[in-house]
Amino acid sequence: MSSAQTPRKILVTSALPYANGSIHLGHLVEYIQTDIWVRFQKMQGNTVHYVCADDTHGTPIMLRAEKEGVTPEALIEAVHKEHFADFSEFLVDFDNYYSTNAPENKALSQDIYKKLKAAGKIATKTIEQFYDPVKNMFLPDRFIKGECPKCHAKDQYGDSCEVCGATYNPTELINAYSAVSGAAPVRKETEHYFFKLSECEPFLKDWTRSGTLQGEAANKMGEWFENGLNDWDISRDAPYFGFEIPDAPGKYFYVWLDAPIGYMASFKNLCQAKGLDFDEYWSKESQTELYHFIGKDILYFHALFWPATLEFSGHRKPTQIFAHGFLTVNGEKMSKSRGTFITARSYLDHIKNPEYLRYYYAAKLNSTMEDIDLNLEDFVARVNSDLVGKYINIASRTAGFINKRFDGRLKASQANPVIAEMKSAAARIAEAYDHRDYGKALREVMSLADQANGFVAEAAPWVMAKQDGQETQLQQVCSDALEMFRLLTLYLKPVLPKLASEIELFLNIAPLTWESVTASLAQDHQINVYEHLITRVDAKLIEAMTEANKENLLATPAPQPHSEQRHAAHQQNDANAEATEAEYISIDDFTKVDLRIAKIVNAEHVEGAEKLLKLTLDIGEQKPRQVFAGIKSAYDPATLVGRLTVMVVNLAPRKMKFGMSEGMVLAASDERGGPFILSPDTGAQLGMRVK
RNA sequence: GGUGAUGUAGCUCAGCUGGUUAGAGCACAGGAUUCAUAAUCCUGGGGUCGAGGGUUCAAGUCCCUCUUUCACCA
Repeated sequence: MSSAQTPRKILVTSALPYANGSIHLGHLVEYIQTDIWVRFQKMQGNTVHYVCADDTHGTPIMLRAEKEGVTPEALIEAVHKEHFADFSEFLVDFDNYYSTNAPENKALSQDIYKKLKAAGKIATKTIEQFYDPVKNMFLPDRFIKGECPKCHAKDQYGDSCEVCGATYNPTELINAYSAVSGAAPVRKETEHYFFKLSECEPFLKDWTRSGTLQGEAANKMGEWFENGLNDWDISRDAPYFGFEIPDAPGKYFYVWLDAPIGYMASFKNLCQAKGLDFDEYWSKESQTELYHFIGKDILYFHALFWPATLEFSGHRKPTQIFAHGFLTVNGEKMSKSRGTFITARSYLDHIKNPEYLRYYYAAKLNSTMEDIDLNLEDFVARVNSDLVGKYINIASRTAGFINKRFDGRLKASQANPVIAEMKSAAARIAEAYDHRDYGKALREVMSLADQANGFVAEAAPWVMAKQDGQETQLQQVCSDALEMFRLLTLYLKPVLPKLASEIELFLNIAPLTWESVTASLAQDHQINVYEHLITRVDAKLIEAMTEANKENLLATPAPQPHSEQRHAAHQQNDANAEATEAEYISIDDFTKVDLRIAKIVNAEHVEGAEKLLKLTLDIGEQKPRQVFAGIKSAYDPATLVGRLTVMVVNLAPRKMKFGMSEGMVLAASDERGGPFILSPDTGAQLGMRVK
């Protein structure tokens, strides 16, 4: 990073949060990651615009607004306020935080669509979809439920079965019903608009290999290419909350079409406010840089649809896509029952200081797509020892002498080896920030803080303070320590912007930029009185926070939304979770399941199978049954032979990769362990019915 | 099920293209110190680097098999 370079012009985005839920700690990983990078680049003297917006369209928003008895516009406005307040308090400093439901976005979406159409990339196709005859609307896959065509599990979503993992079309569901009205949906033909992604394959293969993606992401792309690219369905029928497709009455853009265009719209809105040149950043010939920070869950949209959309509508492509992993809390998915599904607001209410979280995330973040873990005990220990014990302590233990003995006046530093070391670390730290390896940057900074404390301990200013004639040395040691503190503050400023600005006031200096590394606190410079800048995190606050977030286990048996879900395609999951109710089955339903005592007469490994064992089960039939069971992780086949267990006899046979499976053995498992197969009490004989 | 990642001290993590007795922070033990909101400094214990096999003069680092955890499958 040479400051002699011409300043770069950079446009940065974070993914658009869906306007259907609150910001939580999982979302914040991305916004904090992006914000740190943006602040760092700005400190370098580069011109950076950081834009984002709420993603506001789609069926879930429409239905939720209806349920709450408000218009979609009123709903998204309220959510926008909430989101913006949350981000602001976490010091995420957008240059513009806009909405996809905006005139700029409508114009851009329609314009891009027209250009794609002119480029021959739009096709129409009549497809058959489920239609809710009560609500008079087509139903997205996630709003249709029914019986899985493969395993016959009840109440499965229209796209995949959570019991057997099968994927299918909603039209294949048995006894389908609408999750909106409960009515039986009817099949209805409708014309849909498609973006011919399949034709973009040569371009995309080229683009994904041109250094635009992380290595892991490029691997993932390769996998998708292998499967072949299908055309992308970009239309939805009315009623739909979104933008109407030009010359196609009653047809609307699918939310994922206009969502990324929202990046452009937000920037366009910023251009109008600031007098910037939109085309300089988005025209095909643009010399500026464009970076999208996203979660790995939406890589597909940003690395395939989005560059293809830009390419064939005559725009520039992203310089790079930066994908990050998910957040886990205490090593597990965020969980409402454990109280680790923590909203941004709840964190602020309990812990107050957003910079603790910024620091902790930064300490964990690197440039890969690996998940990061928020270990709450580690969070307390790390924040307290690094920030309070090491870093702030340097000022806290030396400023008093300067204020009391020297009227706040400093001595200029003279060839202090620790200061020299700190200054020489600037390039390494800058490189780590630039590469999004914040963990590395902070390890470096904290090691420097250790050296600063070592310097103070060795010089022992408190000894000098008690001896006559040592005043000059005392003033020099404390001044040097504060110079070290200034440098550390500079290095931490992208992560801790608020604390840094308070320290600028304390040190009585101009806002620090990266160039300030070469400067120094001058001879006789006067600092202000030190007041404590940061307090330790009380572990009790963490406990109170998780307690407050705990929900009754029984209240929501539905699977928890993942930490990072933010977009329509995923959020539909959420919208439905609430509707899930405990349902009883009748005794007749139960007796449909034919459970029998089975003897395991043989068990063996299946070559090539990761989880399966092949079992041969005798239930007194002429020919024993062959069953594949996913219990390899817990059982050695040899120990199973001869045991009695329980099997489902009348489960539809299923053809698996390794052969037919003619039934299913029952086994217990959850996050605490398993699977554990069942054993009948002594006396049970093979073939006996279990009821 | 397929694919991509992942598994290094009690906890959270570094270990670049293979090269001397595997590192850090926190936690723990002992000592020093008292300027600092019990913070700081020094010393120490602690790891068969998921398991097994292989390549190599040499492997945490490459290859194979198994296994853990996570994600994706439009």
